[in-house]
Amino acid sequence: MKNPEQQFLDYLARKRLKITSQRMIILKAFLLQKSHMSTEDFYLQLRKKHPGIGYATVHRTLKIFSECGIASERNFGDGQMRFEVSHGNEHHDHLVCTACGRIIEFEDKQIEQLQREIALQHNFVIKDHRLELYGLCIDCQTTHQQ
Amino acid sequence: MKNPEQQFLDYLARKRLKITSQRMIILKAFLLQKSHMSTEDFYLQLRKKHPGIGYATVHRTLKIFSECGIASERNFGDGQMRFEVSHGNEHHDHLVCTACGRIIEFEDKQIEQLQREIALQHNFVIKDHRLELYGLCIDCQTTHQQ
DNA sequence: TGTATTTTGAAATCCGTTTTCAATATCGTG
DNA sequence: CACGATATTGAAAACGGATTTCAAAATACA
Repeated sequence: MKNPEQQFLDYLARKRLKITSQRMIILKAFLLQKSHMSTEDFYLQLRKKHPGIGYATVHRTLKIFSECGIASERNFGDGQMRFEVSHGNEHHDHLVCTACGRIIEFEDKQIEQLQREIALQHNFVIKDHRLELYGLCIDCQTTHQQ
Repeated sequence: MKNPEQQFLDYLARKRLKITSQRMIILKAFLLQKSHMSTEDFYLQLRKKHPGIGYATVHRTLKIFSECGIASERNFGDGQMRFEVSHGNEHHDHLVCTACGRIIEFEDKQIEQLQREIALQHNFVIKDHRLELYGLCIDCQTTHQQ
C-alpha cells in the first residue's frame, strides 16, 4: 500500500488533474482529522486555519479522495455524509452512540463469514456491506437511560 | 399482535387524531404494497387510483404508520426513505441488488448474537442495528458482471 | 346541529449536496 | 520564461428529497 499522499498524486496525474495548494492543504488536514466528520464539520474545522478555502472545494476534494481510495464515504442515517481515512482493503463496521455521536470501529471475521453464507444461500454476489450498531456508549448510559 | 388496522385506529384514538378517508385509503394501499417503496414511488402508485390525495398527506401518514409501529423506515443510502410493513418485533436485514433495486429480507440469529457480543466488548448498549449486503441478485449477475 | 379542533393539498421552505460560472491558477510546450 | 490550453477556485445558485405553512375543508364531541 502506497502512502496516501502518493496515492493522491498518482491519481491526479492519471486523470490529468492539477496539483493545487488547496488540494494539498485539504489532504494534510484530512489525514490528521478525527475521523467520521461530516463535510460541514470538516470544512468548519479547516476554515479556522484556512479561511480562504471554500466549501465547494472541500466537498470536491473529499470526493476525489474517495475516488482514489484514500477516503471512504459513510452514511449513518443522519442525513450527512461522513468521510473516514481508508485502511487499505480491511473492511470494518461501526458502533454509533446515538447520544454523543461517538463512533467506534470494529471488525468481526465471523460476521463477515456468515454474510458470505447468506449471500450464497440467496444467490447473491456481494460487492459491499454495511453494518452499524446504534446505541449508547458507556459514558452516555448513565445520563441517557431512556 | 393486533392487526395493523386496529393498531392504527388505536393509535389515532390515543393521540386524539382523526380518522379520515385519506388515512384509511393510504393504510389499505400500504398494507398491499410491494414493500420497501420510497415515499415518492408509493405516492405515484397511489395517485393512479386516488389522484386527489396529495404527497404531503402520504408523507405524513407514512410517518404516523412508523410511529404506531405498523411501518418501519429504511434507508439504503440512496437518499430516499423507504417504508416496509413491520413484522412484529422480528428484526430482519436486507440484501440489496445495486443493479435492479431488488430487495431480499433475511434474518440470522447467529449474526445477531455476535453483534450482542461485540456491543458487550465495547460496553455499548445496543438499541438498534442495521445490516445491508449490497451486490447483484442472480438475475443481474449475467448482465452486470463488472 | 354547532363549534372547536384536526386535516388536507398546494406551495413554500428547509437543509445538505452538487453544479454553474467568471476569474484565477496550473502546467506542457516553444 | 512566457504563452495558451486546460483545470480549479469560491460564491452563489440550483438541486432533490423531506418537512412545514396556511387557508379551506373535514371530523368529532357536546
